[in-house]
Amino acid sequence: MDTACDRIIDKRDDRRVYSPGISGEKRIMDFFADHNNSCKKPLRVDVKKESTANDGESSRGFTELDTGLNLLTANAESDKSVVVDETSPNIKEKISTNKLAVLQAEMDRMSTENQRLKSALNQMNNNYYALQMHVAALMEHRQQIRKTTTVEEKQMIDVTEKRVVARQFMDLGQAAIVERDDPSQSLSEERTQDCSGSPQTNVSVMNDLQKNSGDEIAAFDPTKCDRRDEQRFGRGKSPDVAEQTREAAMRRVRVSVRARSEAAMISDGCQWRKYGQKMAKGNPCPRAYYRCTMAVGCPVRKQVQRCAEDQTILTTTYEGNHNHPLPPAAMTMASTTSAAATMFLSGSMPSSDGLLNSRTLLSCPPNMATISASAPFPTITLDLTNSPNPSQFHRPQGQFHIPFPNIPQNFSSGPQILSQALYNQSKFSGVQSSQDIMSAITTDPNFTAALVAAITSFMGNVQ
DNA sequence: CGAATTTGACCTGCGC
DNA sequence: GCGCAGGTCAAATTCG
Repeated sequence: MDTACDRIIDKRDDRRVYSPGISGEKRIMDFFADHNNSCKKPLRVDVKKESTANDGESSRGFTELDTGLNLLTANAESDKSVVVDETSPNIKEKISTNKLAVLQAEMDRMSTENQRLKSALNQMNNNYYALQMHVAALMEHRQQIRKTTTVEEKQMIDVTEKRVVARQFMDLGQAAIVERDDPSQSLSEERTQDCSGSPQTNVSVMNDLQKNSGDEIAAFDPTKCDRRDEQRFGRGKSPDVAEQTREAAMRRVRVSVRARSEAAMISDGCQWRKYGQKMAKGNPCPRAYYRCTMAVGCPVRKQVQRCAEDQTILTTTYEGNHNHPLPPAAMTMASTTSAAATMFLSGSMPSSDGLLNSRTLLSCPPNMATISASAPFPTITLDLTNSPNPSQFHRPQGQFHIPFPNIPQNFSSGPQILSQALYNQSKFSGVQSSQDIMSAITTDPNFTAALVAAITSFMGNVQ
């Protein structure tokens, strides 16, 4: 591990400039460490004991810096190690220049350190938000379970929960592990629910299980689901089991980002490979299919399609979670989509009436996120187009909108602005009226602070 | 020549 | 059962 001292490198001629560290300890100023270079005049930083007639001064240990570059420090009063001959302007200038160089080096060092700390802080923030979202989702889930009034219902949800987990493991071909954990439950029962119908979230699976508890179970064809999952995640691959488990929980939720862009794709920091293109019904623009290629077996896919009504609007739909570390540039979009998906899952826990809470939420003004629970795949749409006339675009009923501040046109990157907003929004997923939501959001200091930080970050990214 | 893209074929789910 | 639409695969093609 390098020390703060080692990091301070004057790139010009690779001359190391050592300066006092944060702790205040004294360092050596060695401007020309490369003494072998005969072309350079060795810069000596000799500390000479001043032997003047003034013994009093000498006894105080005053010294003179001989750098060999005619560099002089500027402030003799603050630098007690230098004897300033008031009558010699040359020496005074030397000292002044030398001091300037020291300060310059110190500034450079501080600047570098500042950048490094900023970078570390950003990384920590991202990690913090991601963790917050996971914790919030888990807490919400637990609270929903605790709200259950009867023991029977609790038991039913416990069983349901196990089945959901079991289903995830089954999806991963880990049936044996689950059977060992909960051998009393038939895993095929859960799989039948999902395989027989349209794609659905685990939440809706839970709802169905609750509604259909005790129902007759249709014949289960394991080859169907296995085949489909195999097709979805690639054949012959064996990605990390834990990552796949997490993916199984989130994969059915999609996050769609609408943004104005002339480019074929909005830049989200990830590397994508196109694997297909289709003409979708009702849109003259083809839909392109991409998969993440930053890591082998990464399950994240996205669809890119231009809006039929306004072809300057690009709709990018993300599905799945990355199973690999992301570069800072990609963290923004990844955390946004993750936040949105988490928001949906945490906000869509089974309510007392058995419906998804998101279905009961009402409409709000434009420049917003939209949740559509009625789509084949639950989709959260983040509308960043700031359309002057949003009514011209189709907006399905029964959606919940999150208002965002004005976002510049031609948005191409920087959805971090949404990440924290979505997280905060997830806290209010149980609120039943849009007015309540609006009030809750606007009075939440954390939300405001996060929004300000996000806007600042975002504005810095806009070219 | 390897990587990326294109494109037709294939699979699956759903509605009729 | 059939047709349609969405999604994916993989061979062919293009690109750097």
